[in-house]
Amino acid sequence: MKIASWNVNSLNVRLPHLLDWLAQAQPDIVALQETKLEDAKFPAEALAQAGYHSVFTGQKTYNGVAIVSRMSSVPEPEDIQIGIPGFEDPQARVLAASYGGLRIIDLYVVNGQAVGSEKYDYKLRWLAAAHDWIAAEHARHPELIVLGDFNIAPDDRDVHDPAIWNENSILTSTAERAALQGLLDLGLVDSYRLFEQPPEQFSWWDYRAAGFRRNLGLRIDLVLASQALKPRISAAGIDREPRTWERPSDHTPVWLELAPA
DNA sequence: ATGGTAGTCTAACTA
Repeated sequence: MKIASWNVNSLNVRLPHLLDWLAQAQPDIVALQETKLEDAKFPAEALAQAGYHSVFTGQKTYNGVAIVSRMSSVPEPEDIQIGIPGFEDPQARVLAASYGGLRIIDLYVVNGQAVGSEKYDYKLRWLAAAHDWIAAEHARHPELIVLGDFNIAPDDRDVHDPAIWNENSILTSTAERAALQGLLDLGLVDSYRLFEQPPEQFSWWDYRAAGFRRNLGLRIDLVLASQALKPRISAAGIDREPRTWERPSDHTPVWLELAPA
């Protein structure tokens, strides 16, 4: 069972890429971020024709998350949760659903803009709320996957230049990394690091300054899995190919492979 | 060179 995450940066623009990638990679479940679509405009029919069921929560212009699941191999989603319970948030960043016994939590973590900014403060408050909710979700659902655009690079191996992306930089600051560690301390593992990986592999490259061509990237898209699932994870990686396509998202898909129970 | 590009929407924001 292949489970993936992809920040598509406008599903309206990227639907052809998503459909191509679904056909090529044959994932069972894909968590999407930055759909930038109101629910009424979500392309559920096109995805259904491709064999994928959709759950989604979006808004105009910004944010928006969705989970698509292959109808031929995955049960219908149940127990759908939109947003973090008890955390007032006008931004559509969180979606959870259960597929059989498997709980999936799709996160589009706040970017934070700059350390010390108002948006940074919102990012840290958002992460604290997410932490407490995910703790409760984990207790209810031992088979848990938390994936998405975390907007945090876990450590120096996950940035092209640790001198630039340091303890005072957005996406790598001490408080952000501590918040990510807090999520891992709930009993989640960064699936990518369970396996030997080539160096300098990233999931996001800035559109500016030819970031992709020069591989000036960060690994900020993560697939975290609970301890109960860990023995079943047979592979994990980053599929950088969609980032080479014409008019790409600035992110590329990340994935893990889960063996049957 | 304190920039650059992309998406949404046509000004200015978010990333």
